[in-house]
Amino acid sequence: MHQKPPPPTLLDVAKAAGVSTATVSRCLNLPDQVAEKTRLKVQSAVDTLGYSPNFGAKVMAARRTNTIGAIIPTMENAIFARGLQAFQEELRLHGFTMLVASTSYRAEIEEEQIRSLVARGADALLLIGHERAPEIYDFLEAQGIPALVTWTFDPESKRPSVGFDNRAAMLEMATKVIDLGHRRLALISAELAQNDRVKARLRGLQDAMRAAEMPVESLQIVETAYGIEEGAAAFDAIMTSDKKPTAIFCGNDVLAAGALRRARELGVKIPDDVSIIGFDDMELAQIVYPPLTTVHVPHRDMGRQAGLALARLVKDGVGIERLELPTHPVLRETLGPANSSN
Amino acid sequence: MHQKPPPPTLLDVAKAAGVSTATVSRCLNLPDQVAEKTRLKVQSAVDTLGYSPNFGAKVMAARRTNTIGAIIPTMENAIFARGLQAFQEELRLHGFTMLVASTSYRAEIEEEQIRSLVARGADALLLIGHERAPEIYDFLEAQGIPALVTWTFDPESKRPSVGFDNRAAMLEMATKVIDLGHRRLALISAELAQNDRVKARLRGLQDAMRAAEMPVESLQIVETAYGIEEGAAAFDAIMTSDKKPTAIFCGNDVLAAGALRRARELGVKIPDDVSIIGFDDMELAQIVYPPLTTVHVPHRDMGRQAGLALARLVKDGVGIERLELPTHPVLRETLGPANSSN
DNA sequence: TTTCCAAATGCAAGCCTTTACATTGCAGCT
DNA sequence: AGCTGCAATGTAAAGGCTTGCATTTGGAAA
Repeated sequence: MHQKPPPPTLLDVAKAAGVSTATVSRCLNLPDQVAEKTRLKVQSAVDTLGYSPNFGAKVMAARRTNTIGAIIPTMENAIFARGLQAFQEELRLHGFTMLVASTSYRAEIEEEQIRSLVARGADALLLIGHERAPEIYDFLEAQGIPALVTWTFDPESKRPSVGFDNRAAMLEMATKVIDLGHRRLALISAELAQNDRVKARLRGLQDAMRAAEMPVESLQIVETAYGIEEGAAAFDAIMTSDKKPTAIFCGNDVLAAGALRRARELGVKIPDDVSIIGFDDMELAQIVYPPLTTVHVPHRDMGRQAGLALARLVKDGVGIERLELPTHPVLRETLGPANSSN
Repeated sequence: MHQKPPPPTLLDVAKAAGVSTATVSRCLNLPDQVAEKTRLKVQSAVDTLGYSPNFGAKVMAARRTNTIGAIIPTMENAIFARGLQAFQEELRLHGFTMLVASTSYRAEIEEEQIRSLVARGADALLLIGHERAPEIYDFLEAQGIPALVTWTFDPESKRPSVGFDNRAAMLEMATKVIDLGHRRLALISAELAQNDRVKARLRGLQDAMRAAEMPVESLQIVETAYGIEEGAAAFDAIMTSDKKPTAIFCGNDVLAAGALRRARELGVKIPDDVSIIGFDDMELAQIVYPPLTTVHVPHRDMGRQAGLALARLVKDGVGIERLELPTHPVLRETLGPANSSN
């Protein structure tokens, strides 16, 4: 068993084809700058040698990686997965590869991951939400790495962003709920710290209450980590409190699914005894029983648009226009009129 | 507005610290080969300059990227996401980054993605399932890229693999079901083509039938694409056939969730009228109603073990031992005794 | 003090492409 | 035939890091 031969280089191809390395390089990257005849010659040399360009050398010489990083809180659930899948598919169309990292919803890990992706040569970054230490934005600025904020669209921010207005979305849904007569409201919220999306949803809910001249303090808030179990536990906490709500908003569909499960276990009738409202409209929302009333978010579209924007930015230097995507309430069966008898 | 200064290089750091570039490099990569005092000096130079190594140069010089590619059918659902998250967390512990690509369950896209990840310098690859064109394995061999097969463990294969025995897992579950008196069985299967896991599950089911001296041909099979809707449609097809089964196996929990939903819509009682059995034990299984009887698969553990194996292989050249992980049936409420009256 | 050795550090080659710039060749003019 | 201009191709530098090998250093042993 003897030494395996090193993989062929550009130079090997050039020799085999009887041209210079520059020509080979152009054949591969800018094919229409080279004569048909030459290209064929080179192509066949590439094929017979089984040449594949060396990534490192290419990156170093070209000063870019054609890689775009995405940093999301978690891969474990469909909320981000669906949008990310679309993001990747779009990037692929433009010749980019996606590099993903996840933070487990922790700011310090996010910072580390951002640095790591930059160190790995990401040409640009996709981030979830606006809220993070200003030094991080400074760092990206200094490194010249553009970043696109998604999953949120804050009308007041100037940062490039493709997302939706969490506050307005929740306001719209909450208004519908209040119109059904609900006056005692609760919110099972994901953790508010470091999460502008969650905060915006809370604010939207409060906006709706104010508009209906309800006391904002009357909103019962349970803040909890993300997860089915957590949603169930929060539901427990709310239903054992002395002032039971007639409608429970949930920060996302997963928490709502947990609440729904616990309701069933406790024999609480949904929506007769209490209404439950989710957020995201994941596939999950139509699997639970009763089917979940929730806010539809165009995840796939958001991912695609984000991919397109970033690809254009990196390739053509086209600035990113801020883009707001629409959401809408989806009324299914967990929302009913307020039951004032309980 | 003037030209932005180019980012500092190793040389800049070396000058600032009054040492050679070799020393700086070692400080960063092999810290215990350099004297404490020197390291501190270098460290502070790195900090004040805000130095960050150039990825391309590093890759080129070191001849590896510390990147491991993972190619999965889809990111959109938790089946792969959970294992992948664990895989990534483990890799991160060892200083590797994960590069993901998805294939939408299509062999030709898988091949393309494999080539693409290799071109991007992946040091190793994680693949799902054994079944793929031999040329792909040849290609990886030729490029010297090790590949680890997961999500399956075929006792007869010699390839490095960390997974579970789909056939044995299904056999075990099916035996339990048959023991409950079920004799008319159906299977809602994901597409069999190019998917050894799905085939193995079918075989396991057939094994159990043979062991119970049931005619294997009596198994009603509906093959369908992956998805909730597809599961629902398959359930329809089965329940409108003339010989209704008493138990329906599903190739995975997502199909089972779809079947369950349709059952509810049709007023079919689960498990009184018919039992439904899933596979995977995703979170979903406990959200649906009734909670789903399914085969538990240690996704997280599998991801972690795969990450560990690959990290060790690339870093220390330690060969991968084949590793079989245990699965077990989880009996929840969608499985009951056979109802022979229908 | 001298000698020796291991640890620490330095030197410089090499990694493989891209690309600015220079050169060549050729067709179409005059 | 002699130019001109452009397309095609070639030349060679640059890009920033790692690492094998050579050299220095400093302390322990003699």
